[in-house]
Amino acid sequence: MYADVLIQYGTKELDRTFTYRIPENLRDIIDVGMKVYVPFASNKINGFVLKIHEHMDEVDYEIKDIIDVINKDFKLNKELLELGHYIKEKTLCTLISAYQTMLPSSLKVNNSKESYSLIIKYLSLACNPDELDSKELQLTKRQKEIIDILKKGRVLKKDIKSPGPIKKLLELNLIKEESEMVYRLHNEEKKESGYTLTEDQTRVYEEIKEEYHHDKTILLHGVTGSGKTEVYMRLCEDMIKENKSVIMLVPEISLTTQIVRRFYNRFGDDVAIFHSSLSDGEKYDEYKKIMNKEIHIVVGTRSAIFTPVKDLDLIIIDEEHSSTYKQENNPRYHALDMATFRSKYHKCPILLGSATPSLESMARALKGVYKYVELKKRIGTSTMPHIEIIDMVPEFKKRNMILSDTLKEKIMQTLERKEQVMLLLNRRGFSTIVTCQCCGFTYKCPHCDISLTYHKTSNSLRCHYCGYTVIRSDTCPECGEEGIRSYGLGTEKVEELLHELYPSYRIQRMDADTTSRKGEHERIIKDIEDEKIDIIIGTQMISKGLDFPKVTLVGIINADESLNIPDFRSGENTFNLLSQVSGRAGRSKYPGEVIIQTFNPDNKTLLYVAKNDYMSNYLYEMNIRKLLKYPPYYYLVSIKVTSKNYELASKESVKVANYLRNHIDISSICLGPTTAAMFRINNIYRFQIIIKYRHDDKLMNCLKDIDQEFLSKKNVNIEIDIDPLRI
DNA sequence: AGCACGCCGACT
DNA sequence: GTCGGCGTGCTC
Repeated sequence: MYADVLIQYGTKELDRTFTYRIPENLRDIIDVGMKVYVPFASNKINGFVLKIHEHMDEVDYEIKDIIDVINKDFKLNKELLELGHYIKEKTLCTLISAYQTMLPSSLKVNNSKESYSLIIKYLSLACNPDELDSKELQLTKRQKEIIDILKKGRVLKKDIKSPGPIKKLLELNLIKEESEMVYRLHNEEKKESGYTLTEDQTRVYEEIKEEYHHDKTILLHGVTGSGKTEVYMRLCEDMIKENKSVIMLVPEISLTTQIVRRFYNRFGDDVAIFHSSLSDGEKYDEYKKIMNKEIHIVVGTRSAIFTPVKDLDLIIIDEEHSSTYKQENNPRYHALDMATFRSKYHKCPILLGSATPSLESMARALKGVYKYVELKKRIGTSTMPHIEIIDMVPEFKKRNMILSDTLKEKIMQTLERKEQVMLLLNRRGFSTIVTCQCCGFTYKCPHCDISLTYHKTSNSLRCHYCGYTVIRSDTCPECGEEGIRSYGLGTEKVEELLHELYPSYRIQRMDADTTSRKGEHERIIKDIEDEKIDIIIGTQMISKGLDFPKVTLVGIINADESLNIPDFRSGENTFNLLSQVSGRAGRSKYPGEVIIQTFNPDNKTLLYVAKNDYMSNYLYEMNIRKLLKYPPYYYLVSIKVTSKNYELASKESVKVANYLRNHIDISSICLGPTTAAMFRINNIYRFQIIIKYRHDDKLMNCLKDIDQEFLSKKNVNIEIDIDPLRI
């Protein structure tokens, strides 16, 4: 018997199987999808068995034997094996890297550890306590003590810190050792009882229910605070009743702790959670529970779409417009594509939920490709917040660089009412630029073409792309004058100002700095809930999924930052971000208010945010996309040619562009090569080619050919991103 | 990917 | 004469 094995090396040259003989002793165990250990050149490495066959034709090379099976408890099932091929086809990655991204690290093929199961060892008496007395006489003091402890029942081995005496007693057969496999995570088995849906929620639930057991995609468009989570939970209850499973994707677990907690409270140990801050062991355990069908609901980030749940009957993608669903490195897959594959495989619906659906999804919904369901109203008596736009131009003249008079006043009023304030500072504003006032010198990275970012804590300037660091000095390295000044806003700076203005109130920053330590994020959320904090200043991370009833004022300090990003999605992203943040205000009985500060008070996107008018913004953006031939009217492919050698990168990118122009469909558009947005990163030059197309049967094969062609080229690389989110 | 093989420069 | 640089090519 022979096995075709896909080996662990992820290079394109090795993206095929090698045939091995299956030795007698493994014939009964081995199966397609299993992880095996094989000789390869002068090495011994791992691989996956993709095919098993009885015979094979004569070959002029020696066939080697499989050495062993790595983990008898795990194999890629038929669905995942097929899904791997689909990922390869969709993203032009190697098959092995497709399988690697599907698996938690403990099961990845290059991980040789056999199993991550946590074994707990217990000690107990090996015989009847009555018989012991006679034998006990010969024992030492400590040995007798241990026997006495065990007379009361079994005890964890690690709790008796006497390895010597334990060993002796085990040898004498007076005590015995038992092992038990335990899962590292335990959810409390507290289950909240059901909850009645509002009339609106019930209608939506019924509409979704119609699609059970169909591979239909449903777009649930529900304004912030309309109770989408309750609908999700109601659907999950149905699934559990039918003994079916659900995968629910969320953009980022740490940003959605409140949703996760609600799922835990409702479904207890029927939920498995998948996210990056779990240890490898914890992930392995959660994975095992899923394989054993001990749970019905998987909640997790992007990669949770690959969990091998059995009887999958519903896939929920919450905050469907989020860019986190697309992986930014290879394989550049989109979770929605993966969901579509699984939905067809299992004949089950996909539910996309959002307050601000992506243009793509909305367009499909309007065309009838997706079923469209809507929650227009907030739950209960809560209404949408009132939104006001403040022109910052006159404010700047009044020396109000950070907070306008209106916002200052509203903050004071809110604090006096003993309610909470949330201020959003865009991540972009974080990057403080350091300039010399005398000669205009700015610090730039010598390896990359970008300005360095100031880090106050270490008084240093750092490159966000390559990590290059210099210490900031007051003396300008260019002209020698003491003219170095910092510009731009950081959350730290806003915090300082707020302390000055509202000295008696409690202020908390919430950004990557203050939440980097484990558990810190949760602590801050808890503090806000317990009203131990009056003002929260944060970056985008405060925009999603948070529900604090006492937050009634939301201030957006610099709305322009995200508008000014040079990307065709910046308008859409700004609308989403600002709508999401605004949605944090006034979620319960207290009415909410939002202040947007901008230098472009006439900007259409901001006006639509203020009017809470998703549809007008949709039509406005769609019109731009149509004119400029961007998604969803056209599909995009981004090709980057990179090299340390400028000439080579330039020459090769021209060749690629010419090849494409000659081979792709006449209706497709090939732009470039141009220097990429980040032209030089870490001394590697980057040229970009963009393809826009609607229907092109030749394109995929062209891309494959180009990709193949670059295998044999030296000192120059190619990166192909199909359906890029940014260009 | 990782290693053997191989063909040229500075050493005990 | 030989150690070792890393360019090239192969792996069931």
